Amino acid sequence: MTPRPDPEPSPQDDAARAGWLYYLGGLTQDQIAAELGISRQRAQRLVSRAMAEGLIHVRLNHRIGACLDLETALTDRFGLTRARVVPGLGPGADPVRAVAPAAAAELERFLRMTDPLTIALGTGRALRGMVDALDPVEAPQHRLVSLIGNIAPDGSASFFDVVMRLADKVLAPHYPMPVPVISPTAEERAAFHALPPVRRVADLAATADVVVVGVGQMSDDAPLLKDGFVSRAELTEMQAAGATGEVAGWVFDAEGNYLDFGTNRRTGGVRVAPGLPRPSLGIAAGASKAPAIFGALKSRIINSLVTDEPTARALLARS
Amino acid sequence: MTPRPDPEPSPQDDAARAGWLYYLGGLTQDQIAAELGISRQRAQRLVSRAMAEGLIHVRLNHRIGACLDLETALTDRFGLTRARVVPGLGPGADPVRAVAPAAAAELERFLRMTDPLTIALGTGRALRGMVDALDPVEAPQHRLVSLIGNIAPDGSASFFDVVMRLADKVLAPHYPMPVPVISPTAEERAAFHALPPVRRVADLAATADVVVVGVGQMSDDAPLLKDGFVSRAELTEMQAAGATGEVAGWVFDAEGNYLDFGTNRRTGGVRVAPGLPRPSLGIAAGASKAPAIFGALKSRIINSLVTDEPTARALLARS
DNA sequence: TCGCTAACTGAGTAAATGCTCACACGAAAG
DNA sequence: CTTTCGTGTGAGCATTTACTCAGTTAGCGA
Repeated sequence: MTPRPDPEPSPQDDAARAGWLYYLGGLTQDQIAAELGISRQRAQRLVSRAMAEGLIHVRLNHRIGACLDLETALTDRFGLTRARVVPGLGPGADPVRAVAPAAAAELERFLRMTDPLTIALGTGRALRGMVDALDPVEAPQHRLVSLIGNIAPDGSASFFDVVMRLADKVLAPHYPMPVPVISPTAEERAAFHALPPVRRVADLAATADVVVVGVGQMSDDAPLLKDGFVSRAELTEMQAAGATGEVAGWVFDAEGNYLDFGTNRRTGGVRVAPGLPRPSLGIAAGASKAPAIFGALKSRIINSLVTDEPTARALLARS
Repeated sequence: MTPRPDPEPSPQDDAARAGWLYYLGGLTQDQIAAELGISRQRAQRLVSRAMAEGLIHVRLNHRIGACLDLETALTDRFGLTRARVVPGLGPGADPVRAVAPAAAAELERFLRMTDPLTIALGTGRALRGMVDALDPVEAPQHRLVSLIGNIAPDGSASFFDVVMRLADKVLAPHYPMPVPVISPTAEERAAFHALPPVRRVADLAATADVVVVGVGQMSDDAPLLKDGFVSRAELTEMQAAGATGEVAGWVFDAEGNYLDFGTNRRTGGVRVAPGLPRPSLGIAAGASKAPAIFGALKSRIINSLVTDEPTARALLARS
């Protein structure tokens, strides 16, 4: 705690300060430049950097009527515990950007609870976005457990740090699932799950108080394919068997029933049990995901949903 | 819950949607105009309105090193429970704009607690800004009680709706203090406090679990003078007697000791007792307030502080 | 010591924004 | 029925912002 005489601010400090003056103080970049004794261009760079690095958080504080209506309609149609619909960002934009802040707010509700919870999490871009959008909250009373294996076929772990990043942010203990996402054989999967440490994490995940997952589609742009967990051949085969969507790597059909087929015999993590009363929150938006989300809602793999306006409309149109 | 066929969005809905697209979606106003089928100027108006009406909340998510250092220094120097320092907004800017979001975040910490709390509040511009910056949180378990009377000499109540506005936002029961801010005579004050309903509110305020107050200076630009609670003559008289600052209308000297003099004999509300262990949070920033804040900290009328960078430096320079 | 790369800087410019103005519409008052 | 006032609308323009590009410097390896 040395009070440095010359604080020698880090570049991020500068960016934060510039962003503060710009977004909170409403100064122009010229004024900021004068204030900090730098050139206008430098000020502009700092401001844009503050935004790019997520130092500045923006939230909408108003429930748009149309979205409220959609939430009610979704809740009625699918018997949801909770639905959250945010406005779309227009065609072409990444829907994750839209739902991430709302998803973060939903997660915060659980994190703020004082009673300890076990929170089980999947992976995927949507959850990653959610964690990035989350304000740091200290919630060491909760336990964060991964639903999905953390051993990728190519060894890249970057995709699985959702639980870890979240744990970093909220200072909670976390339990990764030390198994391959999808094992080459059903036997190898069984061997992993016979190990006591794996059992313990799996039990924790299966009995979690709260589940938060993304929903993947099984069309030709399936995340499982893009991320290299299933081959093109496996995907085609499962599509033929009715594969429509996937939660935490477990594939289900248009009605939301898990297939007993293909990679589902070798998927390493814990299957999200359908129909349980505990909150099971799906974070998912995008036109191509609609059939998958529909299935997951129908069989109650998830009973709460954060999505965007166009996706909500597509889901309701499907009824 | 009628799902209207034509949602007929309210003007605020439109503003919220435009603001969402602009700040969260990163679209240009031209794109928003195209998306919503309106003119560019209209889009610009909606965006600026969304910001003006506080539909869009912006927060800085980075603790600037220099501010952290100042927080530590303040905590050490004054033995604070908690200190929060935000960067200044540059000379000439209203420091309330700077501290309001941070103050709101501090208040939120208490509001989020599940156990019921009694929260006592003062008034003033800083608290008003804090409430405006607060995200709506449902916290009906808490009780909000005013420390200060709500009867102004000129009858204008606009200044005293801090507790009411807050109660609106968080849906908590609130207890205004039905006495004059400052009575003309000590006898009238005593008469009010003899009334049982007043007693009850005063007891509640005196035993609150959390105190949140602004700090007023007693220099020539004293808020008490500007708002018409004390006359110029009274102010001069009290200045001569050492008056330096004021919390909830109760005047104290440079050491933070309450004066037994002047308006202090006729002030209607409840005095914040110094030195108690419960959190007593002061929200105050501005060069002219430094001596007042210093006094309040020194005698521990407040034991937590939200302020801005220049004020923090001024306080430390005074040691 | 000498390139070489990569990051950073500042100038200029195109784009986007916000501000002011004049006008149109509708409601309330005369 | 007319007038007047307030509110909202679109156009033009000054300001502000973001992007591109060329030049510079610092760090690094040969």
